[in-house]
Amino acid sequence: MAESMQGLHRSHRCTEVNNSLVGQTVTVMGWVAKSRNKGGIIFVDLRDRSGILQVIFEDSKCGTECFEKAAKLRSEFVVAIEGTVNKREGAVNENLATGDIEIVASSLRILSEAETPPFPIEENSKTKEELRLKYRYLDLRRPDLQRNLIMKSKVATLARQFMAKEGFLEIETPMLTKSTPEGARDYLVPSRIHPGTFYALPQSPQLFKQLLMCSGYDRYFQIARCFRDEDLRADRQPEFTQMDMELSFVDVEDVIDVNERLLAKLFKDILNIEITLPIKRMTWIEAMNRFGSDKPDLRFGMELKDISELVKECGFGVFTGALTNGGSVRGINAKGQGAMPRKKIDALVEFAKTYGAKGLAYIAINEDGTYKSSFAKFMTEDEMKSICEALDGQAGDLLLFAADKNKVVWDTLGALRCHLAEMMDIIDKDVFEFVWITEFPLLEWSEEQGRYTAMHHPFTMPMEEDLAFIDTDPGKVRAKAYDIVLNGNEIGGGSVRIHQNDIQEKMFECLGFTKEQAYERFGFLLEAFKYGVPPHAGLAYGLDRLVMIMAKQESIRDVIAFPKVKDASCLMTNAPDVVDDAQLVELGIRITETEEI
RNA sequence: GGCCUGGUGGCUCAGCUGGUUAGAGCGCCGCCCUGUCACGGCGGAGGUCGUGGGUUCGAACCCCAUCCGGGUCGCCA
Repeated sequence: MAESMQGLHRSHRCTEVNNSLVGQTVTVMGWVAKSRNKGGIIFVDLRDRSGILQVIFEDSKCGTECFEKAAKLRSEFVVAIEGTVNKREGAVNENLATGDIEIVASSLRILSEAETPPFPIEENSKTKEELRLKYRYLDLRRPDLQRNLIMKSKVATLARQFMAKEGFLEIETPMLTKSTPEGARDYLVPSRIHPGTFYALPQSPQLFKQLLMCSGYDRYFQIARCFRDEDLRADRQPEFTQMDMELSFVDVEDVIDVNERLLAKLFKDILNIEITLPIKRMTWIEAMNRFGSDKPDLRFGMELKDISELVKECGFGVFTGALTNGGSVRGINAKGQGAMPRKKIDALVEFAKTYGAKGLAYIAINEDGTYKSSFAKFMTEDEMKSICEALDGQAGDLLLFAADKNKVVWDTLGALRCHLAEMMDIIDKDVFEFVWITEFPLLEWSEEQGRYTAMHHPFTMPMEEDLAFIDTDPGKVRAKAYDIVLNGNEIGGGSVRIHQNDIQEKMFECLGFTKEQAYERFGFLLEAFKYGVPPHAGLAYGLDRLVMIMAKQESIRDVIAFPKVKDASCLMTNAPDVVDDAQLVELGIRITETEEI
């Protein structure tokens, strides 16, 4: 039977009760985490978002009626308890923040009874995520998830404070906006008033924040929900949160400066970690050449080495073939893995194939200096020796090589490098390695579309010194774009934007848009730029991803209160779901059966 | 869309090459216990082995299909 809390006022959260309150009367409320009934004395662990506090019930202290009620307590009952703070005699629990005290209850109210939950409410849950997501409101009671969400709240609060102090204004942008097919797939919302037309949910506030710069707001900041209708991953949800900013009258250095100080503050205040400023920087091409990735994990070495020069005249067709097709041959050295069994090497080859490589070549150097290799028979002794030297191959090492187009070689070895580092357990999980990646290519050739597409977005400023190639060799033009990378994750990215009409038109030309097409899609922005636009630049963080790393979680779902599963549905609410016919009629929408092709 | 992987009492798992009544720990329910905190003791309930079909004398196990999760490639300006 649920009781009222009328007349009671919670005086403390569980772990706010401490030594200095010994002897005082307090009122605590929360959930029963556990009760241990010893017959004549009942111990109850009371839980709230702050932690756990032990309460004891004794007949002589709280009266028979209260004691009998306490005997009925079960896990997850919601209770209000009045009592006296007592210093524990001898039996201190070192594992509890409140382990040296307890509440001697004088009264108990059961505010809500509870059925036995379908899975234990405990830290480090072993329960399948499927079940936890169905009962997400119970899962969210667990201390680890509570810590994650509390950390996210702290990040947001600190960021707001910091940005306000730096002169940023927090301004909202619309959730119902216009579809911009360039980029990710949009979530569409049908219009009732204009049947047959659709709003799109924003993929990011990109265009609106640029318009705010046109309007003179100077420094904008927003913690904005964004939507992308693409397949999910461990670090990707269809709706996610950006910490988004844009600044006027600035260049790359200004954006980097304010963001380095923001990151330093977040890590200092939340994790008590000092980030050494300035954060190191690496150009895109250096990152690709050394790490095979534009988001390199700098917590370990195992860098890529280009051996194209050494093998260009060798007898191994796989290598020379890649080179004649304009590709490269590169390798990495898995230190100390020379004794890896054939089966495991084969597994690495399979792994490589998922990145488009046709295979992997290897040299396993034995402890006695001899080696076994998949391609030695095509090489001279000198060639083998120089390859080993190029990769600093020592006795006991395993050298792995990919030969293909640069993109395939980078992707394969970049992924393999991280995969091996996990296998070899050489990553220090307590380290946070930041790096700025700069000078991205402006454009990327799309085989599928047969044209260049914007690597970042179509409003990204080319580097002045590369403007000369924009007609002759567009692929060579670098952009004033930058990503902030942490431990192999892209946690944010941005760019200086184009504010000159002629460059913007040139950019659209490169992307294969006619002036009409450009106006149809982005007309409001181009129009706005006619009326006086300041040079501007910005950056956006994936807040969920940032917090995921700060909280040392494996999945973005662990820092989002109500996440979607892999097929973008919600196991708790069952969204998306069918709607009433009446709703469809109002929207002028008819559902047709999808035909199998 | 492709590849990999999981689904057995409420939870986590075991279950051999197909063989008799499908097991364990935790949880749950009842009784006992005044210093427990992974409390303890005694007793008990609880499973159409994700679903549907097939092979077989016989299926948790083999085959086919399908549903529900997870990882990843493609995709994600």
